[in-house]
Amino acid sequence: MTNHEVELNQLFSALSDPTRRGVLARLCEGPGTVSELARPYDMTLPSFTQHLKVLERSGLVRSHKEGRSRLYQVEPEQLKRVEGWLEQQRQVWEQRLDRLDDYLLQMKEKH
Amino acid sequence: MTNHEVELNQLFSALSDPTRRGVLARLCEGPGTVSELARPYDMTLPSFTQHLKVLERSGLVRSHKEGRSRLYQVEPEQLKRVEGWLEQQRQVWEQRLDRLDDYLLQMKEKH
DNA sequence: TTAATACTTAGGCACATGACTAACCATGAA
DNA sequence: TTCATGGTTAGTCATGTGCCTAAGTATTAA
Repeated sequence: MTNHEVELNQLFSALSDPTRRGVLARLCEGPGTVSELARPYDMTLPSFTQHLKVLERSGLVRSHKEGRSRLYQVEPEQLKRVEGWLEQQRQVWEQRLDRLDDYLLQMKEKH
Repeated sequence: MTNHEVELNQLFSALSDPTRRGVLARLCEGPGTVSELARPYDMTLPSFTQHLKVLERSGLVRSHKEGRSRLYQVEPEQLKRVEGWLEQQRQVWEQRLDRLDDYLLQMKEKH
């Protein structure tokens, strides 16, 4: 598997969980500490920090220690990567529809 | 969990596998049968059809029987759904940057 | 009607994931 | 220095995922 493929795997699978999507959405509003981010979720802290680790491993967020807290923030570059992949598929799809249109048009003109 | 959340889970997790992303990319070029789609992959047919089921469950593709073959094709609506979610996050993110700019500008003006 | 083709079903196995408890370390406040 | 706060580490457990083999069904071709 290429490096790029592995990254896409991690990005999509990081986004496949509602807790993680929620945290990411929250972080788009501004940085936050572990316990701030955890507050809305009915989950023990160790379970929650696992989600943060998955997000960080995917590159969607990064963190650093600040005193005894850890501050998280989004890394929007990686979101663009996902958008890029989708964009590409859409282009292929739309090109194909265009070719199909041309084809149907040609058929029409012949008769 | 809301219905919409479950759908996003399924969409993102369907896209988190390179075989499935490959099949989807292939299907953007036009419809194909199970064995056509399977050909590029070094995998038994039952394993491969599992991937097709995941894609279909997510709504990214649909299929129907045609003689003894089954034809698959993309369902671009669901791709848009994923793009929609990403778009939304980006907007929140960009709004926040704008507010931050304003704030920094005001600080500058005060001094 | 027999045989080949195109899938499908059933069942099993290894490893990943997402949750938990219990106990631990590190920093800041009293 | 003692205690509370904010996170971390380690270990367990149930369930999900992705692969396999073996055997089945359904349709078409000979």
